[in-house]
Amino acid sequence: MPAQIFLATPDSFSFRHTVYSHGWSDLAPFELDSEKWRLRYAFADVGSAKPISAVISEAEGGLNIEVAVKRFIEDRLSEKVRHVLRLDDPLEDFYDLTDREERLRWISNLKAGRLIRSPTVFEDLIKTLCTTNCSWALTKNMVRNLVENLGEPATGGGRSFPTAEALASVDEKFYRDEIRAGYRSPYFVEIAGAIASGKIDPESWLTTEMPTDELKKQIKSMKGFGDYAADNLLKLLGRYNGLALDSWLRSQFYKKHNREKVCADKKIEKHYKNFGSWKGLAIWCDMTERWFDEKLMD
DNA sequence: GCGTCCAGGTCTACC
DNA sequence: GGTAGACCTGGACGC
Repeated sequence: MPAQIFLATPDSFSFRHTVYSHGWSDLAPFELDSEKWRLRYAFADVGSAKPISAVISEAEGGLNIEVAVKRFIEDRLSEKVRHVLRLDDPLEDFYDLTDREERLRWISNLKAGRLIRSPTVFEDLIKTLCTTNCSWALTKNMVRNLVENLGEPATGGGRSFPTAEALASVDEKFYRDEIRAGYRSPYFVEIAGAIASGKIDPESWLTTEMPTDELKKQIKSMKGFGDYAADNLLKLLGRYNGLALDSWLRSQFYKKHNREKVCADKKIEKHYKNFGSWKGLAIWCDMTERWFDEKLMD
């Protein structure tokens, strides 16, 4: 029989702005019903033998999490939802900075700035690799193929994101033929093997005291991770020093702040320098302002 | 229907 | 340290 878990949220939290903060809610195992504002995800490792599919929706003062069963899993599941929706992220310092510029006051007014992430750093790492040098449609295909081919069926429907062990159990040919990962295939094999064997422990990056520059260097030591991919992953770890410039972000900057003319990355960097260690979040919010207008119109 | 371009880049070789 | 060329895929576009 379906059960419901209530999760209180801070006043500064917006479910819709978090879900639409970037493209992750569009990638499996996330499934977003943007009409009813219900976000489905198949959670693994919540204390049950099989992954559990949960549906998250808005409620008065918090969130409702619908699951097939809640016995034994309630605490673990709530903890994972808190992580995914960044409920414990302190954004006061960021809002202090953005409120100083009138054109950016919408960010704190609308409670934007929480970037949705996956339950594990490992999943964010693999998904980030799937965003490199391809269209968003191809990213979605690759992630869906990973989930459908290597994920576990979940109670309540859907499949979970595969484990590192599952990703390490297949070869380069599988990545090319089934995942359609192309030249990235050997990178998947190498990274999955390193994580499954314990050589790399991405989850430790959430709590490490390591300086960001050093952590970035470690992330970039993985094949397939350059500046963009490393900065993107760092944002999901709560470190916003890097801009994570990709072709989309650059083109948006040229349109909004440079009269549609191409310019050097240094100029973009200079534009956001006043935001210091928050500049990666500042540029992302600035460039997605109209995105929210379009997607969140009721 | 076919060819070309290029997207939420990175790697390697070379200078 | 900076740059050119190669690298997979698949949707969009022009013809």
